[in-house]
Amino acid sequence: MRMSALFGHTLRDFPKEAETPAHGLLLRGGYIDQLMSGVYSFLPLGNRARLKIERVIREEMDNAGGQEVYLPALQPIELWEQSGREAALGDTLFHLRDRKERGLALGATHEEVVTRLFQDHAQSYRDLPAILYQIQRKFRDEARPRGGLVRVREFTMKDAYSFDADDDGLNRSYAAMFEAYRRIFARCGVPTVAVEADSGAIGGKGSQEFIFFTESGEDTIVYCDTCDYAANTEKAEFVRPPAAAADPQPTEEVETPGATTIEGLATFLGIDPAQTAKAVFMMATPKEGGRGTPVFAVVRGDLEVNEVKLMNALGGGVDLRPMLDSEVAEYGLVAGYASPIGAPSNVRVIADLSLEGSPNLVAGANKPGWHLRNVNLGRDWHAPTADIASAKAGHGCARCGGTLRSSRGIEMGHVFRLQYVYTKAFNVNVLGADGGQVMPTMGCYGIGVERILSAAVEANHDEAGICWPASIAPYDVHMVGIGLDRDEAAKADAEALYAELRAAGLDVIFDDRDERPGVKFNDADLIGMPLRLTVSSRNTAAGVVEFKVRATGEGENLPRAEVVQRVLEAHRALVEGLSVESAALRARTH
RNA sequence: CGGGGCGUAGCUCAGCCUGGCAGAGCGCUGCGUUUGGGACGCAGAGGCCCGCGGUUCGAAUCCGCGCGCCCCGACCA
Repeated sequence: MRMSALFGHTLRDFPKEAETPAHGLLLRGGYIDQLMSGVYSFLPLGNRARLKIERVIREEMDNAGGQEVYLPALQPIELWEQSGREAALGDTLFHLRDRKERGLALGATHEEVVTRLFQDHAQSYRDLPAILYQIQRKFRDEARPRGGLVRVREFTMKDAYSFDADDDGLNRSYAAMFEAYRRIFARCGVPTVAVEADSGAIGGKGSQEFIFFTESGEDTIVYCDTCDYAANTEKAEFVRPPAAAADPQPTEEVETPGATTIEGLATFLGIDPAQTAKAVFMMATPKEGGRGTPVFAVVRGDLEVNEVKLMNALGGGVDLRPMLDSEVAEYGLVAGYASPIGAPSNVRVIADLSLEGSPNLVAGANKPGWHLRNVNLGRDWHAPTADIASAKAGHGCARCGGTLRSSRGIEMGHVFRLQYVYTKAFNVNVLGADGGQVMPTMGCYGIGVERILSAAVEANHDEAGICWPASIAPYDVHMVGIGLDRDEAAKADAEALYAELRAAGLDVIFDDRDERPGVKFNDADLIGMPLRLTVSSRNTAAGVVEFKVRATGEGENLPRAEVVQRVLEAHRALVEGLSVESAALRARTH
């Protein structure tokens, strides 16, 4: 590609909507353009990077036994109603109507469609196992797009769906996808760590997320400093700090004027927050709509309620929201002084595991200005217990007793064991070897393509610009021509080299513009191709071409006759350096 | 959906408080000089000042109502 003809230009200033360094570099480099909130166009450079990422994904999916399909974005709403996800996704699903007023949805994901496809075309156990995958646009009406390309409303996703006859088969497919994912992220230069995750609205159980650690991440991950346990806080198990053992003491009222928060209460009474019980009121409303159920969640004062865990403890299928003041009054609760003792019978009380071994806590007395001392679960009040509190840095690891640490991160990919969620919803069966019916068990495996793009830039840039990982760079080589308009020999040299490099199979961008050297070098650094070659009068006269590696700054003058071979070798070395092993090393030292 | 910020040239922004010709830098076009890390001169092009309504002789500027974008939270496979 000649840069004089390339559509799109670099900007000198960072556009003000740039939310992260990576987002800013992509905007400045002429890679992407925002059309509206959460919707981006890709210019030629950005599109090439996207396609390179897709190529890596295709290669790894095909190697792992996947077969690519192409599925509709326009989908009948009935399909979503049948799986129950029309309600589960709610406003996140884009709804529309055709001219005959038929209800349609824009595909937010494709489990329903692919399950139907499988049903129509799989006939017997001989069609198992099957792994179908697609790399396509998906649409989600996100409540708040953010983070540049991180949370958007229209995006490219690779989704794979596996169908197996039994658990062993599913485990094999899952393991194959897991390994493919490690290879994909490594080859794309994005260090990720696999962590245990909540399955959310997609259903199923047993899922892992591939997380790219970054301060601007949306998720909080805890990981053990001793063993390899790592999990999203939506899911993370942990050992609660132990409470001091003590015999239950008689309950007594204590006046606590103005102490409406745990912090205020602990200060007022001169005790540790862990010696209190914290009450959080929520309303659990069915996804389908309708009247909600009041929920009274109790955790020890040193912990926080985790809404995802709470939702799962309630059996799922509900939306949780904080209770309105009017509802608090309606159910006879006293904000700041609420008590699980004598909670109204129409309020669902649920206690965190931390309450079980923590005697003599201070809890609300259910009247303004008063608390109760020495409240004990099981003696003074009763409620089912569950893990409904968030793990935090400093807590104990549930696996090995080590200490948990935490970091922010972005989900790059997610692998799920769906099992029978969709085959059951659509009553999918194939003929078994014994003549009976077999219901396939499913897995699904997603990767956000633009998230990889964004994370690859975040993980690979410096002050001057992007340093693309070689396997996903829009071009392999950036050729800079200096003063070619004033030197016929240098110009001929550059043109010849441009042709030779392309003939050798390299993707080359050739800066043939009539610009000053500084402009060209700065643009080359900004848009970030992995290798740079400079052809100029003085180099041509000396029979050399300047060679430089973008990421390291290392370089040398190569004899003209060796240039193509040396560049090929250097490029191969960069691509091979993007291995699973090197990625693991980088992730560990994040 | 709650709280906050912003909206003027392709980009970054000034002008608004205190109403009176639509501005700067960068970028862009042409000509000339220059040429190894974002040169210089000359001449130009480029605007629904987010929209609608109101106040006023007169509105980018004041008032009202919308819309859009961004941030924090709620939400989020």
